[in-house]
Amino acid sequence: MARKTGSHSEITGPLIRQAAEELFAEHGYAAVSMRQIAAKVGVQAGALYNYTADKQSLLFDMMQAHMDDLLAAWGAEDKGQGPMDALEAFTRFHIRYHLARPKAVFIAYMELRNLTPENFQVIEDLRKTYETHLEDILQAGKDDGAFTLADTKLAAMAVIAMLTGVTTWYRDDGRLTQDRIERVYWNMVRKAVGA
Amino acid sequence: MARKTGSHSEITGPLIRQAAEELFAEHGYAAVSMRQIAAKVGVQAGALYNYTADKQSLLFDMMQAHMDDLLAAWGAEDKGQGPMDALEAFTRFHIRYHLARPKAVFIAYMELRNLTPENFQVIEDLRKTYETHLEDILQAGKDDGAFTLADTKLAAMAVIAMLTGVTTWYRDDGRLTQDRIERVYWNMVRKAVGA
DNA sequence: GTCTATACTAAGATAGAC
DNA sequence: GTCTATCTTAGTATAGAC
Repeated sequence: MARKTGSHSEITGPLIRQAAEELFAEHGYAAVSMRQIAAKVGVQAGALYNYTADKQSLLFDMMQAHMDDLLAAWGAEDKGQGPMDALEAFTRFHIRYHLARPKAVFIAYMELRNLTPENFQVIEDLRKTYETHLEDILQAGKDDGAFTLADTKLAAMAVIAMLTGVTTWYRDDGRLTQDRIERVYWNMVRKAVGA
Repeated sequence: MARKTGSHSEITGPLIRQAAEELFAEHGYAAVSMRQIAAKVGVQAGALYNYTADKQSLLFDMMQAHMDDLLAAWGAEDKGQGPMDALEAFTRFHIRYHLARPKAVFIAYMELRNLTPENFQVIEDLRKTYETHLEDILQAGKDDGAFTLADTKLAAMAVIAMLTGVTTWYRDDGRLTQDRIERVYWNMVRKAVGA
């Protein structure tokens, strides 16, 4: 892994972000040192500061990129016709998207408190935007009689928590395929919202 | 908060545990120093070591105590008659118990990776035991036809994630009472398991 | 752009006085 | 049982050579 002195600007930057993501996901932001990140990339600690202002920026930038990607991906998703289709699309999308990038997801949930207040607010707004997309689907379904819901906001929180929970136990070599998991969860979500 | 030199063995110990719990919950285990804990209690850092072997023990002891309490409380709970009653009891118990101790719950979920491997295994076993209690209820209900479940283990994971999610948004001064939340969630759980 | 070297700060933990 | 003082290690970040 040792690198010779030289010019690597196009490659070192992404390597640093990747190393930081892996280490933050495994040990937590506060427990990871800049020296550890540098060692994983194969440079000295000082070299990191050619690519990031400080450790905080490393965390914030990756969380912001993750949330931007998530919102863009959901925006590009085919949502079918009506609230029922949209809820199924959301359920499957959320599981699929989250299982595909477990480290970024884990960091986004675990490291909120290690953001500076200003950075936290940016991420929190993005997270809230995503939640609102689900809430809007549920509200539309309640309005047109497709869903039976006592409380739309509570239902949105419940569904997101249920779906995100998959990331805590899913293993690539586990007994269930992703499609099977999507279908079982969609069945539970569908029934939970009274559809 | 400054304390005079003297004998405080009955009171300082609990104060340390409480201060550590509050600081770990707010900033995370790795981000909290022994000096911070000592300052919150009103003693010098060195004095902490009369009550705990090291920082790791502080974390492990509080997590183990939390899991022991959780299992004991569920054991003492009235579970009614049959799987349907038991599932409602579990749903309400889980929400009620978790909302009553948000800091301990938060730490139990967030700081698993900061335990040593041996300590992690102890906590993981306790957590698994708790999950199995729910799984047993769901399996009993599936066996006697009360519930319709494609996959009992998945359903148990889904229900626990959904219920625990309440702790991420609940506020004591929020728009909903705890009883209202319990009822709304019980309705969603009941429908999700096809009861 | 990366290196070595280092300034500066703070961490966990311990020793010995009171 | 707690204090002050300190050992030892390690952290973030920067300066200047190559």
